[in-house]
Amino acid sequence: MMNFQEGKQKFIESWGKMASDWGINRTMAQVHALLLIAAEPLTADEVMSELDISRGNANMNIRALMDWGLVHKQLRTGERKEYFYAEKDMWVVVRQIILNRKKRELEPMLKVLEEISSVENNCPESESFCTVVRDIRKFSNKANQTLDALVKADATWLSNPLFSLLR
Amino acid sequence: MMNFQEGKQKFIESWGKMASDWGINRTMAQVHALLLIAAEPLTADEVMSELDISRGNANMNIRALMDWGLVHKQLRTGERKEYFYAEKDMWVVVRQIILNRKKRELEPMLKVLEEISSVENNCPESESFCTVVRDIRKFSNKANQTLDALVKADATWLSNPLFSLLR
DNA sequence: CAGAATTTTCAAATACTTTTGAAAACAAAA
DNA sequence: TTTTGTTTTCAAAAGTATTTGAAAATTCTG
Repeated sequence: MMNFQEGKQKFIESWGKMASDWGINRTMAQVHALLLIAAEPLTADEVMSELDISRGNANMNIRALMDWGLVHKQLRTGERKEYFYAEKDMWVVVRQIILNRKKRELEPMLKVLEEISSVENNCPESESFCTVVRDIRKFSNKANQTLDALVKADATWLSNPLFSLLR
Repeated sequence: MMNFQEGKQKFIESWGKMASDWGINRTMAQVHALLLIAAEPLTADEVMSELDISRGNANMNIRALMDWGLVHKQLRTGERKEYFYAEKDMWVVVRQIILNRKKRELEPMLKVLEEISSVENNCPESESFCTVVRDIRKFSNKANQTLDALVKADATWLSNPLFSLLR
């Protein structure tokens, strides 16, 4: 049986690794991991010392996580320090991530695809171009719709019989 | 109506942008975009001059795309040069990408989650840890299964009535 | 086999991203 | 208002990733 500290380190490290594979700042993901598994909200100083990072870095990444809607601030009466805690409902976490990435990445791409789907088609090169663009557009629109559906769906999605049917 | 060269530039640029948001080398995605829309297979020299990149860079990224199974080599009898073309069936492209990322990223994460789900649980801290790890594990396993299903499904998936039901 | 065409490699250069830490800004308390 | 604790900012430093280009390896041809 693994001990708690070891498990915690592994989790933080591996969450960070996965995130950086997906184009997300590694430290941001490590802060997220730390707050996810914390029993209580943590202060910036606790994040700094647990992850051994600077104040500026901690502040910046906590802020980014709040922008993503994955972490929230808790103010305690009679205390000056700010406490931070992560949203722990995995369904909400995934939904937030999908929403953010969809908006920042998929939607701009869709816009470009729409623009360029009006390319004049009058030679073999443009023929090939137009076919591919049309296909990608069809696919991306479908993906977009499916993501919208996922986001609207509620947490019971995980056990949605429709999904087992897909198997 | 947009002209072809302009559309082509926009497409390559925006495909590269999107890829780099997702942790994929921008140039690799641009080479992919270029080959996707090409009417005919291209040589390394053509890729170099179209994208204005060095020989080493072109070679390296073409190779990576072949490793991903997104680009193939064509040898022409009587010619020394190698020609490269991209898989254009979007369903196959997406399938390849899912397969690769699943194997390189999701699966290692699942392995870590399994390891750390044996953490001894005997204090409030470990309680919180175990709960989150259990939830993430449940979720990732479901995602893994769903991706397996997607990969096994055939191209008609796009118009699968099950997916419209999700809306 | 030698020579020519082509691809591959990789150390060094460049470009890009993240982190630091000290100073500035801010906010509560005295 | 002044002091003190806390958060924010941001220029410079450190760290990563990508790109170059010339040399080495490979492969075809005569």
